[in-house]
Amino acid sequence: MTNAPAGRVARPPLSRDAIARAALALIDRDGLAQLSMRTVGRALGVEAMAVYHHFAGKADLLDAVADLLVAEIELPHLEAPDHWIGWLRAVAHAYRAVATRHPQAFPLLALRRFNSPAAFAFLERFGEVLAGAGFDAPMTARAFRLLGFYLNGAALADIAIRGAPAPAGLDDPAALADRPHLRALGPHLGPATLDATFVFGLEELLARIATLPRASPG
Amino acid sequence: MTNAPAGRVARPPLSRDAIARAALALIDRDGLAQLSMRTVGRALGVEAMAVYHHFAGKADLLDAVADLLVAEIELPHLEAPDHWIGWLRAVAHAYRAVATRHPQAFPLLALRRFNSPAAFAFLERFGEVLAGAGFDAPMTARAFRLLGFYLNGAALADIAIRGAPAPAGLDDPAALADRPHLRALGPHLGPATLDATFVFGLEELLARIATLPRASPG
DNA sequence: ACCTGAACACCGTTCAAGT
DNA sequence: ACCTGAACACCGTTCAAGT
Repeated sequence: MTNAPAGRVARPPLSRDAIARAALALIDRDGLAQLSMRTVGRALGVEAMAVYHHFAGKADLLDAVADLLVAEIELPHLEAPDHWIGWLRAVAHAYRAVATRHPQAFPLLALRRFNSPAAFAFLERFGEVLAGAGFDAPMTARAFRLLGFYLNGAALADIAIRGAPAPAGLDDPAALADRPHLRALGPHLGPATLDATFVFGLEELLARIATLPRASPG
Repeated sequence: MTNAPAGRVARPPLSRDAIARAALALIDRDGLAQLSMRTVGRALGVEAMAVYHHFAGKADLLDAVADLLVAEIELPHLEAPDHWIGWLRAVAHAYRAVATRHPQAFPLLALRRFNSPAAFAFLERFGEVLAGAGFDAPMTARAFRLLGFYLNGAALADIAIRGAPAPAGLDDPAALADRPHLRALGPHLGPATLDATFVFGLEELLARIATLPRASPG
């Protein structure tokens, strides 16, 4: 009834993908700081050192986890070649959704250079869509970066603000005495305004990208 | 000739500030991952555990290091009340300069909520300058966040791209076969274009902030 | 009040050994 | 080929003790 030898609990065989997925699940549940080679092994029912047969070390494992996050960005369907702004809008929301689903793991993505296998696939599609809109390579790279700056900054602020308890010092009268502007600003720097501000900034950015020259000068 | 007891090497007395500065220097030199309570103690000539008399733990120490970075943001002089866009521009470049000076420590700042003592002082001045430009509190908070999203995203990309060696996969023919757009994009995603893209995006953002309504609707 | 030193329960990683 | 188990050089933190 089982393909495992008698006396052993059946478990799926180890693989880079299975290990990386287990690590991501642990980070989602317990946080990045709690992840260790030993906890990963424990979750998979093997000794910690078995992981080293599939990854060069912890850094290599975390690279793979970051690549899983990139692969999770849902690439929208391009309705029509001139619908590329709508495509960018959907990509932006899909990217933010990854951060919302994995707030504890997202910094792995935001702090790494975007050059993993899944990132290459993403960039190829991004380049294809913007080429269809008439952009040359330098301007496509610029649009990609401006969007990336915004999305990473917004997602990290989202995570920091939702993750931190009520702004400690803002309840402290001593911090607010002689600080009238801080006192007025405080109520508007909480989590309640994050969604609206994200959409506002994104639409401004998309509108600006839409009017970008398609070819770089020179 | 020394105020230390004979047989002991003179050293400045420990303080929260001295410890945090030593920790920042170690991070700048060896990286965040190498920082430990023991290496901090060693750098200061004390046992590691002496640090616990001034900080509740490592997290508390890293909060203090992040606050040092906030305090390093050079607040420009406001030449005239209507010069506030120039003031924002100078603040943005000062913020980026902190990331450039402390690439290894900067993630501590970007991943934390902006609510340390130095951050409160910064926000008070920010609120004052934008109030002088006619912004109400909700719009000031929105401008602050949009600028923050952009600056953090840009700085982290800067650090990731300058810190990572040549995009590994982009030299690999296998990754580029059947990926014409990636092949075209690659040369424009290196460090050479970072400065120009940062300034371009910042000027676009400042131009948009300049035309923002001063009061939030409702 | 401020610092030391031993101890505890962990880490990442190396290595020799098992199957 | 894949995994185990002991070992090494570290961690953050607690605690009792020194001065």
